[in-house]
Amino acid sequence: MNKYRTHNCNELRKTSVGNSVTLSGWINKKRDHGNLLFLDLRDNYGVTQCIIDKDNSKFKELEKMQLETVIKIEGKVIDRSNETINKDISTGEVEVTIINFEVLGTCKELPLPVFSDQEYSEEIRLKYRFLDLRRKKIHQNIILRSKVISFIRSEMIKLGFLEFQTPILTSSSPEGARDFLVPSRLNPGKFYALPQAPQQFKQLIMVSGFDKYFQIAPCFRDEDARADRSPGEFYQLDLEMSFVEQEDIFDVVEKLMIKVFKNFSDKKILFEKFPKITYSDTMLKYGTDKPDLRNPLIISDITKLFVRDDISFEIFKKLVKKGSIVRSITIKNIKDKPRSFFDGIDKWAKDQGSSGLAYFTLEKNQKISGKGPVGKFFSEESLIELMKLTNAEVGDTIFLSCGKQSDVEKILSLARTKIAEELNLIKDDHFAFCWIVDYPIFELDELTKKIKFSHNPFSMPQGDIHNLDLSKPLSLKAYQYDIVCNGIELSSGAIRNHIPELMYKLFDIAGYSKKDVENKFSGMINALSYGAPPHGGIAPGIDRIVMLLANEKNIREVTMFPMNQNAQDLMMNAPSEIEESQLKELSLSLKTKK
RNA sequence: GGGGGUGUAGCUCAGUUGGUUAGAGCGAUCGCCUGUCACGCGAUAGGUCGAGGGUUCGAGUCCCUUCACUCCCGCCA
Repeated sequence: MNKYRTHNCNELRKTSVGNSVTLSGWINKKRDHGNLLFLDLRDNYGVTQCIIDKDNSKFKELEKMQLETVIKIEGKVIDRSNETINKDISTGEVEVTIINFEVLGTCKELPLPVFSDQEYSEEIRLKYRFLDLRRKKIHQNIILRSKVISFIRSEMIKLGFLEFQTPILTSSSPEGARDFLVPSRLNPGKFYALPQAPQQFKQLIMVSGFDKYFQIAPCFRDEDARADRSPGEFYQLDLEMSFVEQEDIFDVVEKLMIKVFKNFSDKKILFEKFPKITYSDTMLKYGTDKPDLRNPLIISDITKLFVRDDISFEIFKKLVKKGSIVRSITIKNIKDKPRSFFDGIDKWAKDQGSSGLAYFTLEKNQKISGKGPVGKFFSEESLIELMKLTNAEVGDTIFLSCGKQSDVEKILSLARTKIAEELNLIKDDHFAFCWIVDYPIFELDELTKKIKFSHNPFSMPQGDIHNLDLSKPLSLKAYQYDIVCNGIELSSGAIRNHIPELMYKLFDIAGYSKKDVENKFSGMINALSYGAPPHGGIAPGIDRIVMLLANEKNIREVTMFPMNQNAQDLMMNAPSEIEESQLKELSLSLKTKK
C-alpha cells in the first residue's frame, strides 16, 4: 500500500463509511470553531472535508497549519447527518475524522490566495504561476487542454496520420515573422533559428513518401503579444497530406473540428458544413479575413452612389472623385435609440483613429427620406438605390465610412463588432466556423509599390498550372485557405506548389532571382526536383481551439507557463544575462546599451 | 515604435473640490467559540499611496518625467 494515500480527495462516498483511510493533499480551507476544526483537503481530483476536535492531542498543532500546507491525514470515513450534507462537492455526503496527521510540505505566507474566485494582476499570477495553477478555473482549463490534445492525437491516428517530430534547431527563414536565433558554437558567426512552423519539414516529409503527417508542433515567432497571441511560442496541430485537393483537407479538418468541439463544449455549432467565403467577399461584407459569423451585420459598398447629382454630400463626393470608396453597415431596429447612442458610435470610431462614422435612418412619410445629421444630403431616388445596394428597408439605420479601401475595411470591421456587442446581437452560446478561400497570391506593398507575396510563397496557384497566365499577377488566386471560428483565425493552410519551375516564376514576380530562391530555400527546391507528390495541409492553432472551448478571451488562461507581454518569464527569470565565458564560447560580444 | 487603461497594506479594492492621524474585506498574529462548508465574534500588527521632480501654506488627489503590468495599432509568409 502506498504510504501517502489510500484514496484521492474525490473518491470517498457513502459506501466508504466506516473505512480507515489515508489522504494526502493541500489544506484548501479551514473553518476553526475553537474546539472543533473543519479542514478541506484538496488534490487534483477534488476536495474532502476532514474534521478534528480538541479531544485529539494533535488538535492544537493542526489548528495552526497555514493554508496550502501539504499534509497526510489518517482517519476514518464517517456519515454526515442530513442537514450537514454539502451538495456542492461530490464527497459531500461523508467526511473524514482525523486520527493522525503529518506535514509533507510546509507553506510560507501566501502572496496570493488559492481558495478565492477573485481576479489577480497578471504580474503576481505569472510570478507565482505554480500557486495560480492550483486555482480551480485555470486548473480545469489546463486539464481540458491536455484532454483536447489527447483526443486530437487519437483522432488523427485513427484517420491514418503518422506523428513525426521535426527539428527545433533549424535555419532562419527570410519570409514571415522575426525568428528566434540560437548562436552556433561549432560554427562561429552562424545561427540556428527556432522554427516559426515546421512548414518546410512537413513538405519534405511528403516528398519522403510518408503520405499523411501530423504533429502537435511548437512554433516560435518573435512578435509582439496580443490577448490571443502568446509571445514566444505556441502550438499547432500541424498536418500535411499527399495526393490531395483542397476539398480533401477541408473534409478532414471539418470532421475533426466538429468532433472536438462537440466533445468538449455544449455550445451549438451553427454550420455543420462550414461556409466557404472568398477572400474578396469577406473583405467586402465583413471588412476582415476573420469574420465572426455569429454577428448578423453586413457591410455593403455604395461608392457608386456618390457620383449622382441628387446627392449633395460634398465631402464624400470629393473624396470619391479622388479614389476613395464608401461602404456602409445596415442595422435594424435602432431608430428609437437616443441620439447619444449614435454619437457615441461616431466618437468611438474617431477614438479608433478613423475620421468617424456618418449615419442616418431611413424614414417614410410621404416619401422616403434620411433622418439624422447627413440624411438631408440624399434624394428619395438615391435612397431607393441605396436600399437596393444594401438590402436596407425603411426604418433601418445606415452607418457610412468613406476613405481609402483598407481604412474603410478596418473601421467598419471594428464597428460591426462594436455595434453588435452594444446591441447584444452576438450569440455567445454558438460556434460559427467558416473557410476563407481564394486568397490572392500577390499584393501591392503600399510603401514600396512593389508586388510581394501576400501569404505563403509556397502555395499553389489556381488555374492551369502548365499554362498559367502570369501577366496580371495581382489577380492570381492561390489554393490557400484559412479556417475561422467566432472571429478568431484558427489556422491557415494551402495546397503547396510542388513544381520548382513554377515556383521560380512566382518568386521572380516578387523580385527574387532564381539564385535567391536556391539560396534561401535550397532544401525545399532541391527536394521538389526529385519527384515530389502534389500535397497540401493546414495547421490549426491548439491554444486558440482550447481558448474557444474554455470560453476564455485570453490565451494565457489556457497556457500553463506563459510569458508576459514583454516576453519575460517572471517565474523563471527568462530571458536572463549570461556569463562572459558563454559569450566567448559562442564567439559573441555584446554592444552595451547606454 | 505609437495610443489607451491601471498602479494605495501580503491579496482585492475605496479614498469627495487639494485640507487633521490614508480606510474596508480577505490573509497574517493573538484570544473566544463543537456542525461549519465564503463559519462567527473581538483585538493586534502591517503603508517610501510605483519612482523622481514640480505647483501649493498644504499633494494619494493637480502638472511634468519615468518605470511596471495590461489592452490595442504597427508587426504576425
